[in-house]
Order: sequence, then C-alpha cells, then structure tokens
Amino acid sequence: MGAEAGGGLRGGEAAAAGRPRSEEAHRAILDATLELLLEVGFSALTVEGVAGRAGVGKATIYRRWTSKLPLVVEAFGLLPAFEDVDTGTLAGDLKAMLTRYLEDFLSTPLATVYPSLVAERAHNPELGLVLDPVLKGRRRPLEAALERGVARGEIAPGTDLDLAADLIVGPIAVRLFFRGMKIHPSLVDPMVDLALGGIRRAPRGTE
Amino acid sequence: MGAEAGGGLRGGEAAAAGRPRSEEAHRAILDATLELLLEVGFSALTVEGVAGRAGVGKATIYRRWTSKLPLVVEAFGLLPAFEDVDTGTLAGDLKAMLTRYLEDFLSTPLATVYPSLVAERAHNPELGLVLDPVLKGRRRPLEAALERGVARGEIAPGTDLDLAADLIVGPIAVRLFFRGMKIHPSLVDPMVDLALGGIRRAPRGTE
DNA sequence: ATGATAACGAGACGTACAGTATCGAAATCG
DNA sequence: CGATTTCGATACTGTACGTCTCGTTATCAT
Repeated sequence: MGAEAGGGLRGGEAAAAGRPRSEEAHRAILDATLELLLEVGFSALTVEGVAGRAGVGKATIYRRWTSKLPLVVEAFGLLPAFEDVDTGTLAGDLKAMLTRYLEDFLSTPLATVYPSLVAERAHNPELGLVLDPVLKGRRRPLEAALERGVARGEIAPGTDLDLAADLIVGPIAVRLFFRGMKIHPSLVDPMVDLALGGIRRAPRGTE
Repeated sequence: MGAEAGGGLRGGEAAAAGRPRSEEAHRAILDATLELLLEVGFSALTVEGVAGRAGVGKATIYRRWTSKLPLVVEAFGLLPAFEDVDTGTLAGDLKAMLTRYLEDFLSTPLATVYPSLVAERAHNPELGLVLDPVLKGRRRPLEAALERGVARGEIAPGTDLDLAADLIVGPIAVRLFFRGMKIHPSLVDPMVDLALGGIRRAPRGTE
C-alpha cells in the first residue's frame, strides 16, 4: 500500500505532478494509530482521533486508506510477530519463540488488535484478502521451526505441519483471547511438551 | 390464586406497582438480535435496527440492557454450545461433540458473535465479568468428557484437564476464527487424535 | 370503580463520528 | 512562472447512539 513519497522522485514510477505525499505524515498517522490502539483499543479508535493525534487532516488519512480498517491492518503489520530462534532442538525453539512472543503481547497493542481484526474478518470477507497474507507471514517462523524438526528427525516426515502449528499455538490463543487469561511464562514449557507429545507420534494423522 | 394474565406475576419478588415488563417484548428483542447478528454481524448491528425488527421502542431495549453489548451477551447465551455425548470412549466422545458443534457454526450466528465478544472483552474488563461465566458453562461438557476419560483410565490421573481441553479446541479455534478457514468434518478425527496423542502420554506435563 | 404507577411504541433531540467536499497555503513539476 | 497535487483545517451530510418526552395501556392498592 504505502507508496514511496516525500523526497523527490517516485522510484521507477513516472514522476507525478504536484506536491508529493508527505512520508512524515504517513509515519505520524501509523504511529498515532498504534498509540491509540494501545490506549483505547480497536472499537473505540476513531479516524478523527488519529488525525488529531497525528496533527493531520482527516482527508490526508482518507487519501491513503479507504477506512479505519485497512489503516489498522497496516499498523498491525508493524507489530512484532514470531521471531525465529534456533536452539538446536524443536522443543527449545518453540519454547523460546513462544516465550518471546508472549512478552510482545504485554508491550504492544497486539492483544487488542489481533482479536479485533479477526472478529471483523468474520463478517467481512474483503478484510480477509488483506489480512490473511499478513497473518501467514507472521506464522512463517513457526513453520520453519517445525520444518527443522522434521530435518532433525524429531518429527516423522509426512506429518501435517500446518495442523501441528495450530496445535501448538491453539492453547495459547484460546487462553489469551477467548478466556482472557494471563499466561505465566512457566506455563509455556508444559504447553509445548503436551502438544509435542501428540505431534511426535503422528506419522500420518489420518486415524 | 390469581391466574397470571399477560405479563404474569413476579416470582417471589414483591409485586411492583405499575405495568409489568412485557415478556413478549423481551423475547422479540432477543429473537431480532439473533436474526440480525446472523444477517449483518456484530459490528453492523444497531440497537435501532433491533428495535425496528422487534417492533419495539428503543427505550424498551435500554430499559433492560444498558447497551448493545450486554444485549448481545444475553442473546449469545441462547446459542448452542457443546452438547455432551457419551459414546464409551474418549476419542469417540470428543469427535462426536466437536462434529456437532461445528455444525452449529453453520446454522447460527456463533461464528460472528463469538469472536466479536472476545475482541470486545480484550479492552473491556467489565464485559469479562458477564461473559466468562457464560463461556465457562459452554465448556463444561468438554471437561465432563475428559473426566470420564480419566475414570476410564484413558487419561493418566493428575493430568491438567483444563489445559487438555484447550489443546483440543485450540486448533479448531485457530482455524475457524484466526485463519478464517472452513473445517471439513473429515478433519475432526485427525485433529482429535493428534491432540489426544499428547494428552494420553502426559502424566505430569514436565517431561 | 378509581387513581397511582410504570412500562409500552413512537419518535424528537443533542452528541459523536464517518466519510466527502472545500478552503487557502505549500511543494514540486515542466 | 503556471499547472498540479498535497497539505492542515474545517464545514457539511448522514447515521447511530443514548436520553427524553409524548399519549397510551396494564397492573396494583384502595
């Protein structure tokens, strides 16, 4: 979405006439969006509020994003996701990645924005088109760790890694979002061990 | 004793003066809420729309619920939840319960309302107070099935059943809500088997 | 029966925000 | 320069919220 603007020429594009879009305003809008998401949450976020916080006119926002939704999606893309860690063992990788990810939930609007976008998507298929690639990218390091597990012989080849990833993050998602629980870091290890217990002895899944 | 005409008596409470609240209007409001939730989803649901559909004044709604949120929570409580099934084996119970529950997602506004309430709760602790007991009740049959599994010797005593339940519903929640996927009924069996693989061999978790 | 009380459907009202349109000023092009 | 496009600001229309007030209706106490 974000076009390059501000300085002078537009990359390889034909130089447009008129005043270029301010990259400064672009950043200020996204920053204000993240700040307000953390402060008031998704549903209480207003475009007018963002404009005021960013010191920007409403039209400047609507010139770049069609509505509040794609704006929040882009801001969401700036939030931290899984970060790949290679500790030498599958269990070690997963525990390290999940522990770090849980910390991000305390310091960013992730806990608010994530479920809000998910809920909105449930009745807005168009949002899925924009959101799904972002979510898929956030998941990728998790899949990479599982693939390393297969290479190391920790997981049987032919295992459904997509389902395995869902089994690992599932309990965390349920507790964090659906049950509104805090997840103590000491719970990560047993969670991963429990999920891995099923994954390790699953050659084919079907039956 | 006096027959209950129209509205009827107020249980054991002291009879209040004035016209009693119409139970008919109450039902009409909740029915209209469920209809509109299915049609337009949570975020597009308006109290004015509910009032219009129910043939009721707005004040009649606000007299009973302080806002759209508690109204939807009450309507949500009328939607189907897990229904306990005892097939004789743990795997059979879980597969039957999940299969039936997934069907409910196709015929009710569950898929829309569930994530919407969850998202709202993320930035509204008050909502959690009302919502959590409802969610806990909906989960109860799942826990009962797991307890039968312990009694049958299918699960080691001392296993964290709460975590086990999260492991079972986790992948379904992730796919249904976070990834917006449809879950084919044929996927339920491998999902349950995968999760049970970890639960069955988990005497204490910390391996 | 009669009056007090409270809920009823309807809708007017003020507030808040969405999204569009318009302003003069500023930035960049040819 | 002059054409063009963005800038921040703000006026505007439309929708929904949540409150309030109508005249009406149901129920209780007397």
